[in-house]
Amino acid sequence: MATIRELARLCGVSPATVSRVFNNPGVVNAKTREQVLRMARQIGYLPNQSARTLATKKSFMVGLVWDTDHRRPGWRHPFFQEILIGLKTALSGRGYHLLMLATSGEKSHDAYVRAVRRHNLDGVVMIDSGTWDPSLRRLAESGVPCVGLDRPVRGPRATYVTSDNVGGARLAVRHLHERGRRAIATITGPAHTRPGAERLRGYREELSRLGLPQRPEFVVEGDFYLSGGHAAMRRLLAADDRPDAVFVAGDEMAVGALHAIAEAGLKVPEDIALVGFDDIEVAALMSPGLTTIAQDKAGFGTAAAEAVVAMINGADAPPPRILPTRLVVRGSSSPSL
Amino acid sequence: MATIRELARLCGVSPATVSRVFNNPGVVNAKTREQVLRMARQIGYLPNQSARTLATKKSFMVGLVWDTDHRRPGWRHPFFQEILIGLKTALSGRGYHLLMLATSGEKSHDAYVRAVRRHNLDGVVMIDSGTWDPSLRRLAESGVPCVGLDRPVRGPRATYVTSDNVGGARLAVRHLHERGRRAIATITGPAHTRPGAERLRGYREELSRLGLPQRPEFVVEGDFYLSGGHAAMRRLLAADDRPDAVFVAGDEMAVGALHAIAEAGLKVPEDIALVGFDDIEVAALMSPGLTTIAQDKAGFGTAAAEAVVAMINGADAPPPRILPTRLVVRGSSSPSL
DNA sequence: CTGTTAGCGCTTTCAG
DNA sequence: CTGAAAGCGCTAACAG
Repeated sequence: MATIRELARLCGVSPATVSRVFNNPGVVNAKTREQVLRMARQIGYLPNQSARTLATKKSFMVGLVWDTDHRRPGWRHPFFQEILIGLKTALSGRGYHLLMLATSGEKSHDAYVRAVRRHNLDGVVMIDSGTWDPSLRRLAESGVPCVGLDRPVRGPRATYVTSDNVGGARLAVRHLHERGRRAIATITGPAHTRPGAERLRGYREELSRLGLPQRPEFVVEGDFYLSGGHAAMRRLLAADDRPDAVFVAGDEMAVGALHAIAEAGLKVPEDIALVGFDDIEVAALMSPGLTTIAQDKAGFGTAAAEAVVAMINGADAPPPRILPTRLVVRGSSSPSL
Repeated sequence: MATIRELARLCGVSPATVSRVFNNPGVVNAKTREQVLRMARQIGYLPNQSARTLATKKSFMVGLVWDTDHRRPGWRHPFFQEILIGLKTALSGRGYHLLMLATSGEKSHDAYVRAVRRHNLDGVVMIDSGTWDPSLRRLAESGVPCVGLDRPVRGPRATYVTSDNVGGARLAVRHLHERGRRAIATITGPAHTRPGAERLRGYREELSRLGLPQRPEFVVEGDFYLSGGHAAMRRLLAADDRPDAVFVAGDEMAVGALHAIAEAGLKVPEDIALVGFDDIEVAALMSPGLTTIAQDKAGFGTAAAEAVVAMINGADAPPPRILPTRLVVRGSSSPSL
């Protein structure tokens, strides 16, 4: 393991100069610079990041808070994988690594805050695991640049990224309306979750705009999971007045709904048209394929990386980033597909 | 940011003693130990990991090599998410963090090896992305403890974890045989991949054991993806002599196969029974549900963590770990489900 | 443009 | 059981 001192000696310069070659190349004589670089390559010199971090307080690492406690649902959402990869890619393009924070049992007292401090993390990205851990608020307040994914985090150095849930829901309802449906119900996410609430709002807004009535019996709450969607659809089917279309606020629930409809001996989309939300992989694999509102998953990662790096570089917290959603039409709303 | 010096001063002891309290508590007087710990908590002292790493060469970080280049398929496999979480959890239980390595553009020259050295990573886990990057071999040879997931890595400080692909395939074939099927075909993974080759071998072995003939026209190669499974099944259906069961070496391909069968106007499992491999989430969401060979996804992570930590602690490379698979029966092989 | 000099915060002999 | 002292490898003023 060659050190900077060794490399300096070999080149007949001081360690400081070598350091400059790597951190502020412009300021050092071109000839020496080349020589140092050449020699560095030759002896396989690599600056030691721990030493650098110790001296500069910059680690070039961003922490990822992702509570994957198996007792909570949510951690399996296929969604996260793409976000994660997008994030990793975008961060690495900017010279940062991603450190997956683990609370190693000591869930107790602000494990995340501590990890951030111990490791000199430059920033943090938090994936919403659907729970509200008070220590996360403290993390955001601790001053590290923080970006929430689908989780509203605010502060002088904190912001968040989310999808246009309202707009997406409106897109879904409008699409069903254009397909001639008029009795449009919805299966919502849990009312206390942000996406759940926002998608319901979008549904209502678009209904109003279209001049369709708001029918309370057409709004059933689900849980974002398969079984919840299944149960909710059964309730909708049991009512006297059956909807001819349902906007389901999450694809997994939509799959559950699809099954419930089939069990009732009805057909999709002939009897009931369905539009989901998320565009998870399964959506394309079902038959009929699931029409859905696609979220820009990779965009989440990119936007988060941009925001956190900007704040690391001293910028104020950028405003929340609302990513556009888009309608993907498949068989569940279109007999021809 | 309290430092060790400050804490020492406050306690009226030397920094060395404080250091001992955290690294070798047994050796320090109980009273002082308690006092130091109390004061540490009070002023919020946390040992700085960079300084520690600089002094000890141990970072308590394990690197994750996961080539998610979008030009390659495979990175999306839902499989990985569970492995990743299992790995993270198991590592953190042992006091290690997971650093997601990114080759930040410089795919070029051994980016991984360099990252490992720069960051003093204690070990590395590599997820097979289906390609054979020569730099990974060099990584394994560079001496860091290495564990491959589904990728045979060998060396004095390298080992790997994989599923019992042969046994799983045999399980699948036996199950179909027990269900009364005799014309059992298979859709394989690419022959050059290890799981692809092994599952085919298992299929053949079990056929022999059962006294069923090996019929070349019943072996069609797929690509582990939806479209490959679809195409392969169409080829099987186009033949004069149709199989009454198919062992599909991957769930995604099985979904494609399911669609191809439906398009041909045939029914699963009545006309053709299907068994997949992996037990990805979709398997349970299809209708009929997909009978499949489940891999122990979380077990991958745990086994990898165990192996890498053992080697970090000086153990020799443990032998490859072959995880058992298990049959999950659903509707695609069982009319009653 | 370059070298000298102090650290960054912690660990680790080596004495005592 | 404890303290003093010497680094780990790098950066950052400050002179020159």
